[in-house]
Amino acid sequence: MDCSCAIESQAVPCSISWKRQVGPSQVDDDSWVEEPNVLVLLRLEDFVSMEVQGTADCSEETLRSFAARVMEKTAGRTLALVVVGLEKYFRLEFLSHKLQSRKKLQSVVLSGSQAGGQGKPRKRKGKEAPISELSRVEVEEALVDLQLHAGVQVRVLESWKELGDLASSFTKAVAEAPFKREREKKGFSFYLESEWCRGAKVDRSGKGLAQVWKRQIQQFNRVSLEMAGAVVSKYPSPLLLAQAYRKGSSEQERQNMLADIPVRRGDGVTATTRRIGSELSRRIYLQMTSPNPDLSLDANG
Amino acid sequence: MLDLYHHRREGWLFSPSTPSYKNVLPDQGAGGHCWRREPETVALCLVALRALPEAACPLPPPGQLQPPAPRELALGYVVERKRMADLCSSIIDGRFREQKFRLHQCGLQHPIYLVEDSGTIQHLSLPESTLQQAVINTQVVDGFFVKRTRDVRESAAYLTVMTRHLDRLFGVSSRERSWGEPRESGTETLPPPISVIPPQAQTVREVFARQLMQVSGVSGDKAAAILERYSTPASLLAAYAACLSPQDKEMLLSNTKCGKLQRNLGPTLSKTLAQLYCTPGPLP
DNA sequence: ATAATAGACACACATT
DNA sequence: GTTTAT
DNA sequence: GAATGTGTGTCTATAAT
Repeated sequence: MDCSCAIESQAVPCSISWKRQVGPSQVDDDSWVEEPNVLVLLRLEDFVSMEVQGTADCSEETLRSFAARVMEKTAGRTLALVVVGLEKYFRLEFLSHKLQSRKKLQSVVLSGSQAGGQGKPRKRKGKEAPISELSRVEVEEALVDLQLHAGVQVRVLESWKELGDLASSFTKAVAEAPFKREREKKGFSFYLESEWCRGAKVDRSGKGLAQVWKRQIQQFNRVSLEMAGAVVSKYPSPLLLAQAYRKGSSEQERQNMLADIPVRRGDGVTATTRRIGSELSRRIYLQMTSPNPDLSLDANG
Repeated sequence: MLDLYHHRREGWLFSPSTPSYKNVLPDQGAGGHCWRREPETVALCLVALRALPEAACPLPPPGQLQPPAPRELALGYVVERKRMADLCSSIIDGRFREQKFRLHQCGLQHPIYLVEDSGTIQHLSLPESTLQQAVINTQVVDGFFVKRTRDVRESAAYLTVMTRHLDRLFGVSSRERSWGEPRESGTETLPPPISVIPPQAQTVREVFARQLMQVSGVSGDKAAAILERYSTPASLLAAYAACLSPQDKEMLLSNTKCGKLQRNLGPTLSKTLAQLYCTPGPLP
């Protein structure tokens, strides 16, 4: 595959970004363009530290200021943060409370899973409730704060393998994104619209075209099965309908040509007439005869 | 079926006439925010709403059939809660893409995908890596804010925290402020009022494309390619009429360049379409 | 007299 | 004009 | 596109020197 990976010094430490060779043709031309995504690994110790700073209102770096700093360097690219080992941290901190040997365990987890971890004593205001519960809530607060103020998403992982998988998935997503976006821009939206039946199969001689013709009528808004059937029954092919329009003398006549076609209704009594109606008749007429592709069928006038 | 999309199509999205649904979180009282549950999204879909002040809410002109002005303001935050099992089924039957499309189409500025049961990713009818990729795509490709949650309780906690923060951000103090003006202490802006979005009108081009795609083998690219040359049924019929021989009709579209870079539509579909539009009598 | 064929390759469509 | 082999 | 697998049809090159 024509892609490569390089470890180089980044503007933001521990970050992954992507470049794509764009440009039509020039070979030597290093006209690489940065993809609008950045994945930043945040060391657990730093994350915890920032989260603490956010809780107590110190003037040191907070999660929000960190995000702001990163986004400043990445110039408006979408930022995603990753933190590894938070759950294990919670567990050990909870355990350390029960065993009264907190600092030692912390140092174990930090040096075991991160490079150069250092213990970080936490000061807490007030309560003595389970500290791990409170921490989870505080983290939740910090994440929501980050979401609302910076639009930054934080992915919490528990292993380095997960980080590898994430990098892989992320890379794939970033690579495919432009392709998919272009398809959304160009393609027709009704591809994925609620109830979309795909084309009716038609054999080599033309069987099935009647069904196609009926379903073509159904492509108009607010057309029921029975209405389409009624129209197709009266004009069993597009050409017959077009010829009928050509024979009509006045605009009014052509417009209302289908209006009085009877349509079978539900068994009960219906207030509305059991006809196609002039509105749908007009829409079908415009569709078949108008030279203007951008003409709005629903506009009244 | 009433859902976000259809509400929008009918032009009643976020209008006060939209029936009220059970709030998942209790109302915060006058001026507070609430998450309104939109109907019919099997997976929960919540919209952050705030009551509009009376002054900013002019009464609708009397005797009008038009939808009245909204009495509530959508804050632009919408949460689609999705359990892993639901996500799994949605992906399989194709609903997933549709839902994402509607969420992006509904016009709110901050769509949030709340993925629940992040731990129960296994033993479902889809591989774990597949689901992971799907969620990442939702985040990267669709640009939605993805929040992962272990269970309902975490989801509720998240929504609670979110509500509190929204209250602080868009509280009563900023009520008299004009829309879009930055707040004092941050870059936050109040969302513009989302009132009535009129249903998008069908055009001849759009209907024509849909009609072409009723025949098996004609896809979006193919239809677009045909539309490129004959953008209206009338022009296509005219082209067929201008053909001297039936053979010319059959081949009229055969060399139409499709999709990527200019692949022929081919004689097969060309013949089928010619039959469709040139058969003088009733169709088989 | 005239031309074909296999195979790669896409794409539309169907499944675990 | 319809049939044949590559 | 979730990922992968199935069948239609186009497309491209094809021998031997």
